Amino acid sequence: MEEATKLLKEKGINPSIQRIKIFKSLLGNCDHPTAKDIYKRISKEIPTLSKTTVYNTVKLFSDRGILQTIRGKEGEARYDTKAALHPHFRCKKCGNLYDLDKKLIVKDKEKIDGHLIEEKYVCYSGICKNCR
Amino acid sequence: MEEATKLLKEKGINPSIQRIKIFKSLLGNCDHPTAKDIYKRISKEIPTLSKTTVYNTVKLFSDRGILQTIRGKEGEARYDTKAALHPHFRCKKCGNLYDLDKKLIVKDKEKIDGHLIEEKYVCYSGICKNCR
DNA sequence: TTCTCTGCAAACGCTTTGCACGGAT
DNA sequence: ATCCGTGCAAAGCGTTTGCAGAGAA
Repeated sequence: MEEATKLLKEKGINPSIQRIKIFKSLLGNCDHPTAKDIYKRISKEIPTLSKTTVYNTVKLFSDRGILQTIRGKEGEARYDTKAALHPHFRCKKCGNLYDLDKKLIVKDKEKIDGHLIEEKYVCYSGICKNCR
Repeated sequence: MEEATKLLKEKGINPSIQRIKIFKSLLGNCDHPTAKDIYKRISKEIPTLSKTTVYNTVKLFSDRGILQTIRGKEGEARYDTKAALHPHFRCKKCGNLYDLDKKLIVKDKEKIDGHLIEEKYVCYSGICKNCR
């Protein structure tokens, strides 16, 4: 059995062809696709694919802890199989989102991977004191 | 002249009543309001206020470097007069966004300000190597 | 006059919802 | 028969755009 298929089954997800392809699309690409990106890629192979299925599937994956949703510059959802583990770098010009090494320690105004860093934004999440 | 009015003028912004109130609303509240939040607050005082004006104004403020746009969990725009300077803490339960002290160094799973931190997300931005 | 500001209405883009069809069990 | 996965169509929601009226310079 294929690796992707096996992983889905392990998570209790019925491995339909759509789900396998969407999962592979997330695994195989180091970018952070939007629903539209995923739809465009896979509808070449499955012409009847609908965006609803893409949204259904990423929602399912998210519920099962397979992927994380991160927000792009314009607020569109982007999906990443390992978003919580590493920092990102977003280009203010082209809007691309790059992965950075988790262990990297970055100082202000420093260049890293050839990118010129101008700002750093940190957001922690968890349960606040009022909700505990 | 009022402080808020003076600050707007310094930035070359004509201090209309709407702009002053929106600016004050951002300064005076330590939360990070959405356009809707701002609209709801100020339309109590200015019943004819339109959401368009709120959007126009935050866009203007953003262009002049007065505020930063940060993205909420659901992707809605939230506005902060000093977002780039400090990290945030977002509660996974209630969705509230809290300011954290910039100088704080936070380790994983640590409690801070009484909040229980579960995840840390870092995003750098600037100009990528392909755009330079 | 011209320029700026405002705000209604409509459009737009991303995402969700309702529902019905088809296939598997 | 039920349950599940899919996908069309429509709705929902935040945001932007087009445009016109009012007011300031």
